[in-house]
Amino acid sequence: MAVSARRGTPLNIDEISAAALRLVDAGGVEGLSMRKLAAELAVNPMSLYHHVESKEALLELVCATAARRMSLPSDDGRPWQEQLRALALAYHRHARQHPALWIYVHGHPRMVADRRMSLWQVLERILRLAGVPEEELRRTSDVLYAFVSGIISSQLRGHLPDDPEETGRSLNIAVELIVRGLEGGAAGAGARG
Amino acid sequence: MAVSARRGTPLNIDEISAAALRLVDAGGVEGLSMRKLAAELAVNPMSLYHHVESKEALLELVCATAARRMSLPSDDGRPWQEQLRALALAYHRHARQHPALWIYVHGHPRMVADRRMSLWQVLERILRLAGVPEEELRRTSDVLYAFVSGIISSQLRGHLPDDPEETGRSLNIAVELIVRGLEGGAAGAGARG
DNA sequence: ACCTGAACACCGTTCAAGT
DNA sequence: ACCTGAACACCGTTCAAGT
Repeated sequence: MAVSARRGTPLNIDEISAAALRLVDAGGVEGLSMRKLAAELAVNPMSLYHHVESKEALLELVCATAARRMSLPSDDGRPWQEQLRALALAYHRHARQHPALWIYVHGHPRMVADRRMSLWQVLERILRLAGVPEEELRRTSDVLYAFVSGIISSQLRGHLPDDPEETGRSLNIAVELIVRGLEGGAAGAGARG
Repeated sequence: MAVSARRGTPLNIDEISAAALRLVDAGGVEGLSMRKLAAELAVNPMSLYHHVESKEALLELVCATAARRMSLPSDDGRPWQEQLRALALAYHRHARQHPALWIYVHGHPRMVADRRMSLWQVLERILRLAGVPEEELRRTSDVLYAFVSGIISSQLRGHLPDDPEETGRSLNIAVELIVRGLEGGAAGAGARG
């Protein structure tokens, strides 16, 4: 038998990734070690390396897993302003579910903030709805993401207060500024400077 | 003699902090270890613990050192909009000088982003100039900081492009939105939502 | 194919001992 | 007062060996 003495079933990557996410959520990224994870899975530490190339690769996997679980609002026909607010709130909810991982991602360049993530697709759809021209889509969504993630990051760090009421207020201020900027043609502002 | 066999002079905390900052700038926070730092200073690793309580305390010290070196624009009588842009650019320059440390700070709650830092004092002065009422000063500066740090963070991660021209554009978009928001009474927007 | 144990090169930190 | 060496409890990862 090739199966572990301590377990009935062989390891698989989903199980590994789910357990790792649990550890990160509970104890932060520095609370995740290959050895603790192996213990959690009742397996020899070295067995993990048969499914994952390194700890860094594992963390990429964990990020992808968490991203896939994020629930995003679909096009419900409401005006783009409201849809933009709904998206910001959904993203904020996701960040609060996995604060340690979220912060980790934002400190590590190549983590799965890639363009194919559904988050970006939803965002671009809403911006098209808002009338942002195709050639400005990229920069506008980047700036907008930077704004919202800045707010979220401040809140996760406890820099901005974290009670739901104040949170809503801050996100609203942010979205309101962005909305106003878009309505007034924010893209043009950059060219001025 | 109480002095190291390998060095003529005793260790002091400024020397430690400066060397640690050098290491972090060169190799990221994970490139700093007590042992490497000791080697850099030609000293036994354990000697460091006579000047610094732990690695975490050392990093706080390093952050404070870097913050003290940041050069901030003083009140030159220009309109608040221009002063705000100048402050954002100065902060961005600082972040680019110490990217690894900057990202580290923004992933660690209690790092010296405290209210007494001169950055915050300059920011509040400019916002007063902009006519932000005293009771809104705190939240407005928090949101504003969140915006600018979001932009900077995106750029450091290579998510937004990093050439000076594009950088200036993005920061300008951000500041422009904020300026417009302030002029239009952004604080009120929060209450609406 | 999948798992394992021993081993290597690193960590941060404690402690008792040196001058 | 300041420095040191040995030791402890952890890391991630390699490698040769087991079924």
